[in-house]
Amino acid sequence: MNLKDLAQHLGLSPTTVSRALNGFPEVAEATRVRVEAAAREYNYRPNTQAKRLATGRAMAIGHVIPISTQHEIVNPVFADFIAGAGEVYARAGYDMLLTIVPDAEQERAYREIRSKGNVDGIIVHGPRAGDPRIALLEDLGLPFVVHGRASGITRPYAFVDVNNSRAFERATRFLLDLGHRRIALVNGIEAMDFALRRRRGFERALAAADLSPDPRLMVAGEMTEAQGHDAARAMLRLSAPPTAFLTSSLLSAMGVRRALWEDGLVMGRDVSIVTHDDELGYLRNGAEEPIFTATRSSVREAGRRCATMLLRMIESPPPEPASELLEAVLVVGGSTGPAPGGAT
Amino acid sequence: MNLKDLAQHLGLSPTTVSRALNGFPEVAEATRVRVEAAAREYNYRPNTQAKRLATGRAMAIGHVIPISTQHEIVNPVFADFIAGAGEVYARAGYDMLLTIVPDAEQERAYREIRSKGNVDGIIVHGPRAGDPRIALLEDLGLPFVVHGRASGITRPYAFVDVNNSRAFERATRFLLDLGHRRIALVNGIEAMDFALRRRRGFERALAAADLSPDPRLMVAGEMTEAQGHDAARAMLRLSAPPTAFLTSSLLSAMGVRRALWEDGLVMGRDVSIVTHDDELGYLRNGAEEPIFTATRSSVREAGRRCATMLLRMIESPPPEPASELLEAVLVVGGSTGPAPGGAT
DNA sequence: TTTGGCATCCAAAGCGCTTTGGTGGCGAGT
DNA sequence: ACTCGCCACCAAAGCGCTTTGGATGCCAAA
Repeated sequence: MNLKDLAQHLGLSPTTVSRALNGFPEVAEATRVRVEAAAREYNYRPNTQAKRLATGRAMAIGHVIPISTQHEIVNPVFADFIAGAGEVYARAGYDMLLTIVPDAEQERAYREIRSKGNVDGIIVHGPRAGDPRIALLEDLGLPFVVHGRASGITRPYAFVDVNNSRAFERATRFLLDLGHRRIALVNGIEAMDFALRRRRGFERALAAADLSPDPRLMVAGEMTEAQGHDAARAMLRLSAPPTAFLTSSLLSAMGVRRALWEDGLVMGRDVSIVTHDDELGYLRNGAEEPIFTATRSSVREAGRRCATMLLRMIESPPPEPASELLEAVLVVGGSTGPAPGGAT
Repeated sequence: MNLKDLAQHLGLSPTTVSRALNGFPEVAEATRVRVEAAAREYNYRPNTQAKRLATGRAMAIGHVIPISTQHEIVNPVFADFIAGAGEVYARAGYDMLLTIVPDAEQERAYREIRSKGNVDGIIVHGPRAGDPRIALLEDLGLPFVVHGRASGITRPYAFVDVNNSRAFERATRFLLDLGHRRIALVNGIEAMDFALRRRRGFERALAAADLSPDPRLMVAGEMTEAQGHDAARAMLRLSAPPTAFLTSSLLSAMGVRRALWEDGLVMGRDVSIVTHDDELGYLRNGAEEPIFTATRSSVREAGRRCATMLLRMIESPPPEPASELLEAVLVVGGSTGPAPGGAT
C-alpha cells in the first residue's frame, strides 16, 4: 500500500493525502480525519527511502565507533550510551546507523558517510586529544555532537561530557582528606581525552596538597579487571606501597580489590579504593548502598543528552555550538576509610 | 556531484555512467575506465536514498535489541556481537540499523520496520523459549537470522547458536569427573533460551551420574558480579554447601570468586568454578593462560556468522533456512581442582 | 452583479538513481 | 552493394514521496 493507492481508495490526490498525513493546514479537518482513518485501516506506512529522497533528510543519526587494531577492545560503555541515545531517536522517529570502523579508516568512513548522505548527523565517540575528526566533520558540514571532548581543539564544537577532571580532583581530595598520601591512579589509555582529564584532575588535587605525583603509582591502560589487578599487585610490592587507589572503571576497581585480597589486605581499612562509575546496566556498583566509593555519572544519560542535542541542532542549526558538562557525584561506599597509621 | 552532473562532464548519458559504475557488460572497457577515473576525481558517491528507492533494496540490516522494563539491563554481549556483525556489513557495503525497543513494543516495531522498508533483513537478539517474533517475521516475509534459538518452535528458521546444552553438560561432567557432587548452577534468566539450554545440559550431566539437581543450588538471574557473589555467599552457608560452581558469565564467576575469598576459601582448591566465557573484548578470561576454567565461544564470531548467513539469505534466498551450531571449547584454568575430601 | 479572498484540492515536476526498450553505426557475410 | 548482427550508447519511464504553483468553488464585500 503506497501513497498513490491510498489516495485512489480515498478518491483524493496524492498531494492531499500527503498533506493530510503530514499535518499541513490547507486540508479540511474532515478530510484529514478520513485520510488518517484510511491510513490506519490499510496499515499504510510511507516508504522511508522515498521520503528521504524527496525531503533530502535521512531521518537517521550515525554513530561511528572506532575499533582499534592495537587494542582490540570494544568499549563496554557503548552499549549503554547507545541505549540512551536510542530512546531519544525512537521517540523522534529517527533511525540509528552504526558503523564500526578501524581507527585508520576513520576519515574515509566519515567522508563516505557524508557523501552517501544517509544520516543527518553524527555522534563522535571516544575523542582523543586534538582529535582530527572534529575539524573534518566541521569541514564536511555535517552536524555532530562529541561524546566527550578533545583537549587542544580551541574552536567551539558541540559536546556532552562529564567533568572528568573535576570528578577526579574531587575524588583525590576526598582521599587526601582521609589522610592518604600515597594514592595510585589506575587510568584508562591516556590517548583518550577523558583519561587525560582524569589524570589532570588527580594531579591538580595532589598539587593543591603540595604533593607531586609519583610515576610508579600511575598506570594507564585498558580498563579491565586484569589491569586493575596487575597494577595493584605490582604497586603493593613497592617499598612504599599506596594506601589508596583511584581507578577509572568499576572493572579495574574490582581487579584492585582482588589484588588486595590476595595480599590479605582489607579494602576500606588497609587500602582504600575510589572508582569512576558509569552506571552501566550490567555493572552496577551495588544495589542501594554503593560497594565502592565512586564518582558516578550515567553514561546512558549522556547518550540521551547527546542525542537530544544533536536532534535539536538538526531541526534548527544554532549560531553557536552548544555544550553540556555533566557533573559526576561522589557517592561514598565501603571501599574507603582513613589512611592507616597516619599520614606519611 | 550527482550522476547527471558526472555524465554531463563526461559527455555521456546517465545510463551509461550508471552501467559503467555498476559493472554492466554493455559498456566499452575504455569508457568504463574513463568513467571510473572521473568518478574518483570528482569524488562521486551515488546517493544512497536514490539508489535504494530505485533498486528497492535498502542495503541495510536491522538489529532490534529488546530492552526489558523489568530488568533494565543492556546485555553486555551486544557490543561484541555488533562489532562482529559490523565487520561483515562494512565489507559487503551494508549499513547497520539499530533499534532499541522495549519488550512490550516488539511486535509493533517489527511491523513498522517491515512497512517502512528500510532494512533488507533482521537479526533477532535474545530469543526466548517459544519466541513469538519468529512466527511474526516469517509472517512478514522479512529475512532474518536468530542469534540463539527458541525452544518449542518446530518450524525451521535460520539461526546461529552456541551448543549451550552440550557446553554445560561437558562442563558439569568435567566437575563430576573431578569428584564434585554438590555443584551449583548460577544461571542467566531462564526465560532466555540460552539459559534454559544451559540448565538442561547441566541436569543431563547430573542425571547421567545418577544425581538429581538440588534446587537450593540453582539460581537464575541477571548475570552480574553481584549475582554471583550473593548466590555463592548464600549457598556457602547451606548445611551442605557446594564444592563447585558453574556460572553463565565471567562477571558472575568473579562474584563467586569474591564470595569464596570472603569465606577464606581458595578457588580451585576448596571450591571450583567453571564459567561460560563469551570472549568479550573488555572482559577477558586471562591473557594466555585462562584464569577460570571455562566453556569458551566468541560472541563476536557469532556476530560475524549471523551477518554472513543473513547476507547470503538476502542475496539468494535458500529453499531451506540454514543454521549453524557452534561448539564451545572447554579451556582449563586455575579455578578447578579435585573435590576436597572425596565424593559425598 | 461583479470582484476578491479564502479554503480546498489537484497536476505535475522534481529528488537521484536504475532499467527497459530502444537507436545508430560498423564490420562481416554473401 | 546490401543485409544482418552486434557493440556501444541513449531517452525516458519508473521507484514513492514532497512541494510548487495553480485551479476550483464558495461566500462576503462592494
